[in-house]
Amino acid sequence: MLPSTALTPLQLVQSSSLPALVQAEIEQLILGGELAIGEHINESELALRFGTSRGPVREALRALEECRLVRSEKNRGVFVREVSVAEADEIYDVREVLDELIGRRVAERATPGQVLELKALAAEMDEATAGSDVKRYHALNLRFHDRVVAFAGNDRLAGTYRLLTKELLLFRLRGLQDGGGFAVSNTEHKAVVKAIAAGDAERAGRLLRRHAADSRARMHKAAAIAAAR
Amino acid sequence: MLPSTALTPLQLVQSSSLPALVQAEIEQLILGGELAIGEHINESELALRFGTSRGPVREALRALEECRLVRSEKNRGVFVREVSVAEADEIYDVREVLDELIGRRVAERATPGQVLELKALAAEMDEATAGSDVKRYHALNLRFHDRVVAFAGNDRLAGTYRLLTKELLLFRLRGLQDGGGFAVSNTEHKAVVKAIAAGDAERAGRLLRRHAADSRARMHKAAAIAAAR
DNA sequence: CAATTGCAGATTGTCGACAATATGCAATTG
DNA sequence: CAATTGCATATTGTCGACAATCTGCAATTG
Repeated sequence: MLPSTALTPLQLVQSSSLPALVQAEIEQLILGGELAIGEHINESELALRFGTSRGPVREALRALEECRLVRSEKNRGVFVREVSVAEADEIYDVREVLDELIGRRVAERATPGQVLELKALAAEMDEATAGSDVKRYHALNLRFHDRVVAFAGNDRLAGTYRLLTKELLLFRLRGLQDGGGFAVSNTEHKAVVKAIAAGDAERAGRLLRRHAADSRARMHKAAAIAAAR
Repeated sequence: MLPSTALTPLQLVQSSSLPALVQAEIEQLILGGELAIGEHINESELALRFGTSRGPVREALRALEECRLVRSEKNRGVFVREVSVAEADEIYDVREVLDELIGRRVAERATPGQVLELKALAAEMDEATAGSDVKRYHALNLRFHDRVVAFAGNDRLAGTYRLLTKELLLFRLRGLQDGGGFAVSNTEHKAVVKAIAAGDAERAGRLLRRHAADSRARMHKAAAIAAAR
């Protein structure tokens, strides 16, 4: 693991506020699928679960609402958001241009060590593909893109990208994504890493953008199948 | 005014939660400059001002933290964020590619009526320029870009763009922006509108992106002057 | 006299309680 | 018997209070 996640207990207590911790916890509950899409979120229940009062839970939910992971109806409570195909499509529109920028920047700035890390992740994804381990592949895929955007060296770009990615993850939880074909996806990853290693910004940007476009196409395909059913 | 902002009292009460109203109110306080950059925000004071308890205020502040308009320090409270030149630079990096996408989309989708509205805004900005009314120019400029992104017909794109714009607005409040030269800016606006009216997506995208780049350049110039002082 | 320590006031973090509202079920009525 | 009405319950929205923490100042000490 990376040292960035290793915090001493002291640092943890000093930095993290209770609402922030609760927020992260609820986010995991949603992204991990424990809280189902569209499901009503019971404040008291969560408060009880986390051993806090409802105050911190409400603050966390307000933050998550701003992240667009939940929606709130007055006097009815908050619900896990359901992202429609149309919305996912809009997000992909934005994500494509961000991915191009990310590809360019990371090709310009990535260190040899960072390139190595990306190569290792791509290799792991090959393993997961060989073993048909879809769950592991998805986790690695997320990590791959997260590392890439981190290496692009622009925090706001990374923040913007991650926000959209989380929303897409929410969409994916509806099950309309990837009717297989993730061997193709990793071929694309490796091509991207190659362009990055070569420092070819133009090419890395183009490839990463196309990768996003392909991902969008796969999403549409799966959605069409689901709609026909 | 537009009908979109006209809500019946019934709708207002049903839709808007107290924390959401307080959030909008605080946002205006910040963006309007009433709460100074870097200033500590007193929860009790705001609660008193709005006639609520501290709960809704805290929820609003948590949402504003997610918007990056405020930052929060544990046990010390929340402060109006101060955006550095480096951060503004990062934001511009993202904004440029978004502006290109916006230009393309709006050129593809804008109705004649929408084009007319943009032309009218550009004309008003010419008036403000002639009258050296900087404040009015800035307000119109904001509205112009807000309308453009609205006409692009992609809500997530609009949301992403507005988030970044607000953060830049926060930076601008530090006074390091525009050492004049906003006559140039409006010439660019008019060229953009022309491309949109012609339905030239390629050109509109390129021009809007360059407009953002020029804005960034003006920011750097002002920042350099301020740094030398 | 500089530096540290201790204290008073102010502010945040969290909680439990109460009022307002929504929800589901049973009773009623045509 | 279907539809509506009214009620009991659960949940949200908001509040005031209290404990924990920070801040600035004064007193103390070497």
